[in-house]
Amino acid sequence: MSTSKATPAVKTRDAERSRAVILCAALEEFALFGLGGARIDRIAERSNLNKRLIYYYFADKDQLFQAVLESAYEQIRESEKKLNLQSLEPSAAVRKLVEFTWNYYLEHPEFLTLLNSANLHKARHIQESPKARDLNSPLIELLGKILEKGRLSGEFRGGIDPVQLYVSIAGLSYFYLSNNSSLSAIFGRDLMTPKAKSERLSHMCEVILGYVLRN
Amino acid sequence: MSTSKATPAVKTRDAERSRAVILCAALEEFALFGLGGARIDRIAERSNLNKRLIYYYFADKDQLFQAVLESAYEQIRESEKKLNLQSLEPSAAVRKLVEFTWNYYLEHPEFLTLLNSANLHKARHIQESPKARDLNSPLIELLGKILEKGRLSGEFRGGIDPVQLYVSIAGLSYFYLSNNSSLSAIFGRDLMTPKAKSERLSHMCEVILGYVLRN
DNA sequence: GACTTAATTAACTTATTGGTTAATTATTTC
DNA sequence: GAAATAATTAACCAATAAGTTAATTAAGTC
Repeated sequence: MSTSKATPAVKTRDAERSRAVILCAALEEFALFGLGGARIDRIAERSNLNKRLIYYYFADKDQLFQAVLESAYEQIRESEKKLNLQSLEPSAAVRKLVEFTWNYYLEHPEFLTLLNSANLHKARHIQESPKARDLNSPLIELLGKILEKGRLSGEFRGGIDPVQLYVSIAGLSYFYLSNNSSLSAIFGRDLMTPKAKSERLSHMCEVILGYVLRN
Repeated sequence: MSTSKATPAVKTRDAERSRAVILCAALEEFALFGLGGARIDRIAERSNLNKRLIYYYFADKDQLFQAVLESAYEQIRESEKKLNLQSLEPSAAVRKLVEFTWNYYLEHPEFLTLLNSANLHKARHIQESPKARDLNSPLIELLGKILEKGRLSGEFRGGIDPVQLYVSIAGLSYFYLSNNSSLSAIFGRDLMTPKAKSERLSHMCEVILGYVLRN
């Protein structure tokens, strides 16, 4: 009688679920306010769980942030795996990587702010996390193979460092999106309209392909 | 007798100097910890001035941050002015812009973290600052002229949006430097050695010039 | 050199914050 | 079904942080 069917009074307990809910809430909070601006109390509210549980599962704010970073890296690596670049022609593979990077950042803006926060702290949380550190992108190795294949077929120029290229591909999207608000304000031009976004993608493809292709 | 020559007991008062000292200390603090992580008390310590003066001259933390941003923008615009790109051949001008951007970010890492903080807050402080907003880079206009000149001489390809190009030039340096810690950790390779930095600059020049030149 | 104004200071306040204590309740085990 | 264990909670705490009050002192002004 005291407990209606609509609102079960007894909450089922599930450590894994709680941990995951906290991680998700923390991701939101850190992405929105950075590590320094994030509030543990707000993460508790966001997850509808008692604050104590955050410490129960993650020890402290820094370790929680570290766990969030690990999870974010895991996710992007997972998406990268699905790309299947090795099955494509070199130039198509490079183009696809540019498009993927752009779309991933566009769809996961929290990844950008999270990384900014991590870097503000000199990537201490990444260095201290063997998990994140060793989640070393296999993409670099793959990109190296693609560049080599393109070079052998005479399509690509030689002497391209895959790390440099990867950083450039990421940087072109990252800066545009991460700094979009300030760029839009300074240039007095909304850089997030569908048209602006489409023009950006075209531009980036031209820049990157213009560079790798032997012209 | 009570006041020795070595330590003057009476402090000379100077509003402008105090304001400037606070601004400088705040720049350091914000650059180091971000807006959320910065502490007003630490800014007071850093400037060796009473905390109250911060509120006396800048009203509150957000307005202080805004003033810091304005000053940072003023500085980079000032440096840009000295570039004198109009006197160079188009391709030399573009190369010089790439080099300038790289060196400026390298020598002013605080500018990068400051902008990251501003963007975490959706550039609210820039939008609310007519000063920063109207410090609209005249570089864009100049870059447009350079691109046009290069196109007319047949050296450059046509249809390049100066804003896109500027964002790309900035992004290539910005991402590499702003995210250097995480990139170095993930790739297991120090990206700040003299050799790495020099390779980065060469790479960026190749990418940008490879794009603008008609090949 | 009294008077006014502007710069500076010490001490304080109020709200918040990360983190903890210790009890409680659900779940599992035997 | 009782005992042990794991998940959850409410209440609490000490430290910190942004911002304020009100007094003090230096620097013009006449």
